[in-house]
Amino acid sequence: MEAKEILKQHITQIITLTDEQFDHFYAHFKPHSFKKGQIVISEGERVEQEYFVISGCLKAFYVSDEVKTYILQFAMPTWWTSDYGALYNQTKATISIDCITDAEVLSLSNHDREKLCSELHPVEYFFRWRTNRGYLASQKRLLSFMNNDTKARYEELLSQYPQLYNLVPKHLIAAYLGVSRETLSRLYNTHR
Amino acid sequence: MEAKEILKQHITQIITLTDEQFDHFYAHFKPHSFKKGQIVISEGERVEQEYFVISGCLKAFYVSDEVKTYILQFAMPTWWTSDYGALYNQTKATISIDCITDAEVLSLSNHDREKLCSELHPVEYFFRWRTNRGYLASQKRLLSFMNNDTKARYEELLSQYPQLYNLVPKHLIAAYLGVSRETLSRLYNTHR
DNA sequence: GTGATTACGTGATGTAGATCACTTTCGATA
DNA sequence: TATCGAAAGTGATCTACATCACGTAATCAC
Repeated sequence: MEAKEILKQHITQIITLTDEQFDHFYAHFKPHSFKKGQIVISEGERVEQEYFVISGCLKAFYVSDEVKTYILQFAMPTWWTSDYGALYNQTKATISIDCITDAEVLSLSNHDREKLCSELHPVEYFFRWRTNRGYLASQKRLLSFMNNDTKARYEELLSQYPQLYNLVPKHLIAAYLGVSRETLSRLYNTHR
Repeated sequence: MEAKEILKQHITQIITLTDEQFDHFYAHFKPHSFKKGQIVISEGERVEQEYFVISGCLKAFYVSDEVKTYILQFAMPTWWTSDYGALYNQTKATISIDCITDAEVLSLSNHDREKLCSELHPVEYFFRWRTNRGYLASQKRLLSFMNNDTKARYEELLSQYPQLYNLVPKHLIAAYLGVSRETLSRLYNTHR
């Protein structure tokens, strides 16, 4: 399916737009093809765009003390990703984003999102809905962090995204779970 | 200051409404006075309202296995709180909310929020902004959880909300940090 | 194909924090 | 003011996970 069609399906699950409205909306997106390993946003730089994933898998991650990497999000098709803190507050990125696999994405600038939100009330509704969804997911993950041990969180992650197991190297899954790669390795080898 | 005035100031930091528009907006809120210890939302029940805090302090918490309590949010004046998962999805509450101190709040029903959002475009913008802010805060807390040890998170919390130290019992601060009360106690007694 | 880089497994050891058990202090109410 | 329940401090012990160190397999680069 085409990028335009994928975005349209995604949007119209939530709001209704006429064909002209959607064309106008879509005109603000720019398609990009990224190669595996390519950097989309890098820490310390300006952030002007957010990204809607058409195909492939990206990761949004934070690097502390230039050493430890924590993955905030694996961005799969129909997911949105960016450093939203930097994007909204017009500050330098503290989060980096790169491609785990080759990927097709659509970019939308902060300016254009706000413009579209004020032009088309349903679009504003859509983005409110989307942000709310992200908020709830983040809160759920926070709770899981406090409440569950590593093994439970690992199984939770894989049951939600079974593709990840073959798609991304194990040390990245460890970085998402917030444990060392050694601990994760022992988890599924020791524990049967 | 009056509740209406506090809400107005809060809202108009983000959006502009005429006096009539704000009056219309405000007409959907209902004032409540709660006593210390009083329950606002309890797990397992329907959730119809969200709450805007005028004075006092509430806590939103999750109880796992009827035993361990994890605090998701201390809701201070001008903060919004509810079980948003249950509120948006019309499901039973998994999160409870009660009052740490006597409190004045304004309630707004899910239905009325959505009505106001569709009637007044700026109100939709406001709630998108607010949700976005919550999302960023939640993400920041998640990162802090993965990256910092308990002592650092404790100091981070107190530097952000110094009032909490005298306002809420220590075991609740421990429940927010996700550690046992014993560990928290040793933290500031052993470590100077 | 060869060498280098990256992924992954696994043992040994150290440590932050949980848990249990008990004591002390505080604050509300009779 | 005395009493009782909740909050808070503290010691002993246990455990999940980090860290370090090393080895092997897989993948990439030329």
